[in-house]
Amino acid sequence: MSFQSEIVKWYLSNKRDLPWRDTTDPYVIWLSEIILQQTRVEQGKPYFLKFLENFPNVSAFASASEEQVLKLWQGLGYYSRGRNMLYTARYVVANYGGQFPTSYEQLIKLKGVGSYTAAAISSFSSNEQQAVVDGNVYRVLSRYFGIEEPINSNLGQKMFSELAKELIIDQEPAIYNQAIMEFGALQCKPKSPVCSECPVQLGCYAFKHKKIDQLPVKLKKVKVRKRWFNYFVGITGDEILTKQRMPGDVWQHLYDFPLIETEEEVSMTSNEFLTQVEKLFGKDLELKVLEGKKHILTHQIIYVQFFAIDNYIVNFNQHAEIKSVKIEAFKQLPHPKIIGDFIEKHID
DNA sequence: AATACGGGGAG
DNA sequence: CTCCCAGTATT
Repeated sequence: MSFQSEIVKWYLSNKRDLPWRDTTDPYVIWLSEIILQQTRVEQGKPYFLKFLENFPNVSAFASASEEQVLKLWQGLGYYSRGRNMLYTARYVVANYGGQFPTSYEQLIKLKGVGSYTAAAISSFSSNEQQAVVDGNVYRVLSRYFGIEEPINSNLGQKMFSELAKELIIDQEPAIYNQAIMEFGALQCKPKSPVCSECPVQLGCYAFKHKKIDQLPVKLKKVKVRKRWFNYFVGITGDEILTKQRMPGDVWQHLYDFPLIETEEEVSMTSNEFLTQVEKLFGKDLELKVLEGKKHILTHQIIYVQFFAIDNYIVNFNQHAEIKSVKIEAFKQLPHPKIIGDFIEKHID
């Protein structure tokens, strides 16, 4: 039996029951695929259900506000996915009359849809002959066929997508694509794959040459930037100070607090820091240290320090980015995880 | 070709 | 800690 047939056979008796598996609605599949980009199934599942409930079709999605979308997205990360989804939903309503496209050619033009997602949606929704190449596929193919070219080099990407394209010939695209990904996720896992019970063990290059733990090859080591975010929590009556984050940095368009970023941990005896703070909030300011947190992202470690402030005066003309809003309204806004956690814990 | 973009789980 | 997850956009 061929590699593909074995994979499909394995899939049919081992697949998980997932809420996006029993549909060919391209909108629903799009929803699931965007959410699952760089996101584990278990983490994405509740978000998928929540989004589908709030936006049962693309027209409903298109009429949402960005704040609404980002609020639902809160905690999932890579927020550009949410912003791009809204853009795309509106684009589909405006240009395709709310009929979500199913062809690779049209899908690949959509914002937030790359080669993987276009292949996934087109194959799952209309059985188009497009091979998905995601992290799972890279791993399975590199191990089984013994491809040592780095999966994130230019040549590597080309080799893997060529191979994937050949393998899907004569296969049922929707089933086979899902099968190889599920196989990678459950059987041919990154760490301690279940080779002892593997249906394609005999043909597997990596198993035969004891290179399971060396494949796939991946270049890159991300360098991590350290940052110090000093947040100021200012509450007067039923209003709180907030600020929307701008493009060019993490958490674009999400709302946090007035912030002074420093090159290192600040000390309360640092004149430079206190001068900055007074410049922002006035001379009569009362400053109190709240909790500190370490927030770890892929490319940066953010040391977050919260301060409570009282008797502050903000010049809203000089600092148009800062606003004072009702606390109840503030809670409805989308926040970075670290801010959302703080609100939940400290602001009633 | 490199880098930014979140957050979390597994080992 | 490190790795990596149903990747994409930008430089």
